[in-house]
Amino acid sequence: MKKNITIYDISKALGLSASSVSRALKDHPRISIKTKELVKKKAKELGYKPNQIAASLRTGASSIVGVIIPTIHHNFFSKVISGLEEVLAQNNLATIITQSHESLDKEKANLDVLLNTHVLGVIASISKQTQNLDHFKRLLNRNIPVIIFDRTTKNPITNSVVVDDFTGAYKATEHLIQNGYKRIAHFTVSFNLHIYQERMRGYRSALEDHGMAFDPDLVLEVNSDIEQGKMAAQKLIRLPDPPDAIFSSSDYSALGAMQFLKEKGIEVPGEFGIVGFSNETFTEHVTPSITTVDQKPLLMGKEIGLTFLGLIKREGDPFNPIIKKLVIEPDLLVRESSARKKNESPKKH
Amino acid sequence: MKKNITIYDISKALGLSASSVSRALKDHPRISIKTKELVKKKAKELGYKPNQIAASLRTGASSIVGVIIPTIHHNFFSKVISGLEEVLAQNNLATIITQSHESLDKEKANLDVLLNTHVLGVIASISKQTQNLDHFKRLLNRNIPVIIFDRTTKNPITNSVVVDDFTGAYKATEHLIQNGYKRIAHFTVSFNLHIYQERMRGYRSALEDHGMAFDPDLVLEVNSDIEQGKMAAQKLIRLPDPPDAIFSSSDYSALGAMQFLKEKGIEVPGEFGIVGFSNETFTEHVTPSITTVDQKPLLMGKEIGLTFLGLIKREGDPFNPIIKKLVIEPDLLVRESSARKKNESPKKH
DNA sequence: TAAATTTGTGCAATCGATGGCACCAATAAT
DNA sequence: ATTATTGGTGCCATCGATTGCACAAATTTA
Repeated sequence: MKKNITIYDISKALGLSASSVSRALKDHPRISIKTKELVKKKAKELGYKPNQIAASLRTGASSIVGVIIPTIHHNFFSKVISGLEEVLAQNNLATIITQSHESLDKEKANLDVLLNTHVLGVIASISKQTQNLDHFKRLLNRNIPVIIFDRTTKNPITNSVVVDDFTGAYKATEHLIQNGYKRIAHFTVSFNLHIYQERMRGYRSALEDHGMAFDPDLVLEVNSDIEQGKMAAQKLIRLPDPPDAIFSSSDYSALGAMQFLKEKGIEVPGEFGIVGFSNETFTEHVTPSITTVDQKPLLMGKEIGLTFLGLIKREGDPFNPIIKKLVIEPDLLVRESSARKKNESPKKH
Repeated sequence: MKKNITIYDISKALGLSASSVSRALKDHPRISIKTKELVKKKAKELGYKPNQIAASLRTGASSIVGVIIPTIHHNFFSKVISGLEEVLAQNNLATIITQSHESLDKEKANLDVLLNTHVLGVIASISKQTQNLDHFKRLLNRNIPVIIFDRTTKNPITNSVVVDDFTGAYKATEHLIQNGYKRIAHFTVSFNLHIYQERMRGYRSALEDHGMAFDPDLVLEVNSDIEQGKMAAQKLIRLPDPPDAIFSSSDYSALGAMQFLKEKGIEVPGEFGIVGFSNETFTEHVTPSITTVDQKPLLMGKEIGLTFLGLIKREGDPFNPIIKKLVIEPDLLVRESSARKKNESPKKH
């Protein structure tokens, strides 16, 4: 059970005071260059590792960043975290991960844990239940930086990094129109969450800009899973005037719909076009491969990290009331499921 | 900038000493029940939150668990973490995630960071470069519990939680044999890592138990990606005596191989059988769906958490030299890609 | 040359919780 | 009734790094 080396060990070895050692290690201007060199050399020699805990206790700030996400095992979130952790680690910041499991209560509880851990700041994507950002105000009041990413609310009370969902959805819908599809349905994951509202807005806008009517009957709230996608597709084709394409806010329900249509003998693409959202790994590998919107999660994670670093740098700055919003442009990945429609057949299924 | 409530605030409000408050909150036996109740009531009233940092500094142990994995955005790892975080969070432990990106140096650096953060313990899955567990001994010497999961070395120096790779591979290979495939190749991700050695051993054992010769020419080291899988499949069918099936230690290279064979007009299954490993999300959704081995990562994460909790409980126990190994039995998920071989054709491709 | 700065370092308090030891009061044992 | 034990609290040092303040020495300025 070896003891850790502290600044006192260094100070004794050098006949200096602990305060001088502390200052020397932090390049304090009032310490002479010779002393600094001496101290640093000795520190290396003894294998000194600063005790972050002690520093945190004294200064009130740690070198740990807290993250709250709905769940880690989602392609999008795990990639965001991956990029984020990489950037933070390069700057000697540790990343604590917590999951809300789509529960507002858990989200609040996690916030408590992070506060108790005295995190430097918090980076979060809200749960489906979360309607506002009030619980984050406690942090902001204490000057703890908060970044909300991807899933946020309409009125941001703090910095945010988001995907341009509107444009992503617009591009996806327009692409289907340009490939000859005439009646395009939409699966939304939740009418509540802002990101899905934005996607729906993009969908609607694309329709209207191309002189196509927005039909509320063609918009279904469908959970992000395969079974729900199948059921929703069934509903759609039973309509008196069924659609010939779907733009889905979820790749999972898009896949479900595609599987259902194939079982029914409806050709995808050709008779029916499908576009998803999120670029889940499987979309590239299923048959036909699914056209989808790539949110660039790895890039997003890195941008979040950079934004965060920017926030904590300006510690001396007494007022930083500027709420910034970083918007990442998503890419439409054109694959097979949305290929050009075959010669328009007026037949109904 | 509100101040935090401390035990001193409680002690003042109650006319007690801070030590009594501290003891009361921790149910120290020497504090009277009345006092305990008083203190706890007041604590709740004032909204007291213990400062973990201060406690850590004093006691030397935090309530943070460190995790080191190669990369988060892998289905397997993200699910393990998800399960692990859930269990730890239920026990008021925070989880710090770090990625080694398959580099031994980064792995060691992460270990440093975790040590500086004074984590309660470390849970790790080693990088491809890592040959031994020596760098973890620093922790063990300090009595910091370490659990290695999934990727570990042959001789464990500490507790571990692993999948029974041998049996998983054995089942997979046997399944191909039973479905009529006569000459089964194997893709291994790395000859170095123990888990892959175990899978190869399972593969070999199944062959030999069924009277089939092990042919080193049919074993290829193939990275876990689609392109490499394609190239490896090409190599195989060019052999003078090509195989009619592959058991791959990676779903990605299994998929690549499958895609290549389909392009070449070789039927999968029927002419050629394929089984992968890991149950990546896409395996279920591609055509044909890929038979694979499910490592039950969510369960594994939870088991790791439980094992960890067990380790830290026995803090008073002066000697716990028992190195435990928890082995999880994987499931073979039989899907389409390995279906029964069509009437044996003696033709070579 | 004296006074004013600047430079370099040390002292001691502080962050908040913890726990060994001491102490007094109440109860039990002799 | 006297001593031993147990119960209930308080005092104070401690964990290690940080930082305001003090102060001496070195340098600059008047």
